[in-house]
Amino acid sequence: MRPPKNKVSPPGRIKIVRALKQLLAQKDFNSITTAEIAKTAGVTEGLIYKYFNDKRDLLYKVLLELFEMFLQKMKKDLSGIEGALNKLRKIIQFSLYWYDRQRVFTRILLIEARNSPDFYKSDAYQKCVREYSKIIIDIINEGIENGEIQKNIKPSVIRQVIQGSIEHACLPAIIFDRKISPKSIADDLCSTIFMGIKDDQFIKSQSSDGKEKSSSSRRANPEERVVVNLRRNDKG
Amino acid sequence: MRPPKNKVSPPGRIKIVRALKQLLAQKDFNSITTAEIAKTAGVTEGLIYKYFNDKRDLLYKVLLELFEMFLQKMKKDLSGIEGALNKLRKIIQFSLYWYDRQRVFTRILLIEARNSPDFYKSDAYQKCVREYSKIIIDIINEGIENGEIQKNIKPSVIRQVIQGSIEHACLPAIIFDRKISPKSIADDLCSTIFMGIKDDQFIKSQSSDGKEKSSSSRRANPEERVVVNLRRNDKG
DNA sequence: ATTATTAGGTGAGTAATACTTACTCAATAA
DNA sequence: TTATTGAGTAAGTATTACTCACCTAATAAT
Repeated sequence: MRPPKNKVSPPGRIKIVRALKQLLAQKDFNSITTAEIAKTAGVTEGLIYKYFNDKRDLLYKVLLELFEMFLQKMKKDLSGIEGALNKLRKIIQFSLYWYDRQRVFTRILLIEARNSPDFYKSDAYQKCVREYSKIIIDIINEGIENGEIQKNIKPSVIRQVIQGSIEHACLPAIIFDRKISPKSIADDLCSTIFMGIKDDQFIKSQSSDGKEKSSSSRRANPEERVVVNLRRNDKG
Repeated sequence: MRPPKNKVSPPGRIKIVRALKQLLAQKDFNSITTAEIAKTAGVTEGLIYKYFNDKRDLLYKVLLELFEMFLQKMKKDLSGIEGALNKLRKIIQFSLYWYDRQRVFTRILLIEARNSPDFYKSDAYQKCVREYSKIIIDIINEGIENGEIQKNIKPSVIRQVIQGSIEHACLPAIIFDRKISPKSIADDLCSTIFMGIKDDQFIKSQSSDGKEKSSSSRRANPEERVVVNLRRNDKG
């Protein structure tokens, strides 16, 4: 028998991955043919199917590599930042920056992968997306524990709002190859998500219809609550 | 010559649209073949290309019909609601409810359409998505004018956060055919988006690093600001 | 030394499928 | 009566993701 050799992944495989990466910089995944990938890689079409289950599996392997770079860089950027909100801001900033710069990565993620059930079985999702989410959740929990972030909101919901906003903000720019302004978008998103959209100065003139249930549970400190309610008439 | 007849769209066309709708209830768009659509409709494959530019064009026509129903129902639901925040809450609730109930509509929108450049040229986008966005923006502007919503946040950003959160919250459920709980998700999203995640009780112990610029611009009323700053040490 | 095994790679096929093209048929306006 | 046109058909065709049988060389076991 033969031992698994020196375990460096075979040159053909590497060439295939590199070829798809290169082609993705030029054109859309669906308009890249397996024949084209093989030709660019300098191998035969059949070899693709020795190393990958199908064309999309190959795509997710490319995404995995790119996502690992993303996470590595993000963690580096995050180290040394103090405070949960500052960390979240940094994550939002960095994600937008990276989405703007690494178009291949972002296109795969936003356009090809996230809509496809099998992506969620891939390593790119199981390892990277989950880690990304976990990092955010951990920061939120840290923020809740140290009092920076409200206790009465589920961390998963906050994470959803953050990720959803980032992706929604980037999608058109990614599709139409437009520039993204990471800093200004990050500031906009942060001020919205951190502070909320409601103007606390607002004095309601109409009688309440009971829809605004969540607002009453917000202020925990009775002392401030009195002060604030006097000013805000916040349906206490 | 012949006048454009009684302008009722031809039976073949209607049958094709209905066939695709029906098939989409059973399976994913990409695994539906044009042959299958034709067979289900009881016409020949060629006829599809008499009425539609291609398979996706047909898909967007189906989406258009479904989106028109969505908007019609939403506007009805919205009438009689007072206050911008209440209206936004209603839109979030209704969208989640509809996304949950109308899976075909939602799958087309979230999985097929929004990632594809040509969708943005379609009537479904140009008429319906734009109207949906405009309704939200108008409500936000109304809220800003009457003081319910903060002046210093761009309406388009708020809209982005709302739409992004909704879509991000639904995507996995849509892909894996899981139930959505419109009411509870709506409440969660609203309290997050309306009030923000920051706990105003928080008293900073570390020295500021200048990242929290947006927070300083929030409170317009100098009187409250003094009071609040005393409590929050909010880097004013 | 010989043989068996296997990883790495080839190349010719194949079924599926989106889309095309040339055509028919009937209704009707001129 | 005829030309025109809308509605629909039938038979392709090119493309393309994927398969399968095969080759080759290195090496482990005998």
